Amino acid sequence: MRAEFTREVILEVSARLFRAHGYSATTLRQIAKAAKIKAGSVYYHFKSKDDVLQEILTIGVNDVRDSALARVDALPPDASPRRKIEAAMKGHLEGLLRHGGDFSSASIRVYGHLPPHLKKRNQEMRKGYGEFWDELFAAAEQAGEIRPGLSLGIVRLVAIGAINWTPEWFDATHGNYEDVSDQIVSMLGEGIFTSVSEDKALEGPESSAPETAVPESAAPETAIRTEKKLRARKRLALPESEL
Amino acid sequence: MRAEFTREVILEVSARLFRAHGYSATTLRQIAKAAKIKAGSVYYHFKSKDDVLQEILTIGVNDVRDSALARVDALPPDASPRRKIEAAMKGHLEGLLRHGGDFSSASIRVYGHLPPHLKKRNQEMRKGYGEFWDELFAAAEQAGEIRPGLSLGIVRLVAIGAINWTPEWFDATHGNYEDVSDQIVSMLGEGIFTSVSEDKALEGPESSAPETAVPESAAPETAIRTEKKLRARKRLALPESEL
DNA sequence: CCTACCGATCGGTAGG
DNA sequence: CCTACCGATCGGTAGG
Repeated sequence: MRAEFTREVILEVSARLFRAHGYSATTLRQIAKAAKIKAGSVYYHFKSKDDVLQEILTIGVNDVRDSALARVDALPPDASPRRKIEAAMKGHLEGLLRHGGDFSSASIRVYGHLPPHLKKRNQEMRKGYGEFWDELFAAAEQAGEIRPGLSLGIVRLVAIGAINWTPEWFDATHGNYEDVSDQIVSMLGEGIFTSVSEDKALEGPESSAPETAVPESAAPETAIRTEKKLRARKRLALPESEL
Repeated sequence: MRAEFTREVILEVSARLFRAHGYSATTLRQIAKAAKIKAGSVYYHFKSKDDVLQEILTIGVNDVRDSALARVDALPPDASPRRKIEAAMKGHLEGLLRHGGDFSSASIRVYGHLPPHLKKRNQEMRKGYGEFWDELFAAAEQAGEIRPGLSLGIVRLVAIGAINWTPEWFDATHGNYEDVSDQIVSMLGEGIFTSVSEDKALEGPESSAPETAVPESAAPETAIRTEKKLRARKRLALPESEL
């Protein structure tokens, strides 16, 4: 997993630094030091600091999107819109919280503060990914699965917003991100949908859904899973003073 | 509403700039220019840029907290934990989204990227406010109102997280923030609680709950409210390319 | 509250 | 990929 080429190292440490401190608070000297090169050498690999950012934004959005798409594609094609949306949420969460989620997290934490000219290149990708969500929610509404009184646009923004905020508080002390992820999806799903969740299936690999397309997440943990969940409840301590 | 004294003007424009561009991306020259003074003059009112930030963080947390507390206090004392939590969510949202929410929004958007020594002074306040939420959720659990399988800590973080993300996408094009606010609270409430919401009361000023303690939000719009909600559904267009 | 200024640090470049 | 350096801009200050 560790990057082999200096260019990749620069991207990785930059993503980690951008995620932690923001874009403009991160200096090229900090990046260079973390990558164990000299400041000027960054420009051998990138034209500018802005270019490093652009590449991180791109990778970040691709990561969450691929992760969400993989989860949806792993479902049987006749799966309900609700199941697809829950799968997409799990995938999006996975992209953000799994080990190596620095690119996605950096992208999501940093994007909102960027000036328009730095957002621009990334906007199309985000828009495309947003349309993927729009279609899922439109299908859910047509199937009558969205709770009456809820605006489709709001529901989408609140659900994804709750997920996008997770990098703000989730860390290793919460244990396996899958335990947290299941609860988040369950909670959001119950708030959004009318239909009774005919598929607690989603919550475990013992499901009928083929999880082969999502190898990293559908781990060898099959039987111990339920027990782990019960323990999780106690283990999941609150982070200090997090709003 | 417009600030009268220069010191207040500095705080207001700083909050707006910090919210929009982040702390370190905002320069003293930008602040001075927006406040219509010269850069050096900021130091007549504040010891440092850091001090401006500290005051904004303080005001920001106080705003959401006061707003949440006011909503809860306006309930009858025997109100269910669920109603109290929903009231607190409405209040927190109000603090963020209402006109003048720049302090709260700046505080919440910027905090996560700050170095520890800049977070420190604000940490106690946030911790205190977090405990207020902890108590509400603990009461809900003891009353058996939390859906089984959900960890209290996760629920709190996800609910408040969804709310804290709203400054990222909400703007004037969404119309009255109260319409949005009602939907968010409803959606989160349904996801969190077991009990049937015996109180759609929360959703309208025609409720039995005394709203006198929250003057700014319980506006003159009493009868037109329901109709507005119906229209809202169409009016609430998606912001461009917002994840 | 302004003018005039300072040392430090920033992103970035030339030449090797 | 490094050394050595540059102009611009940063947060901040002295003196009025």
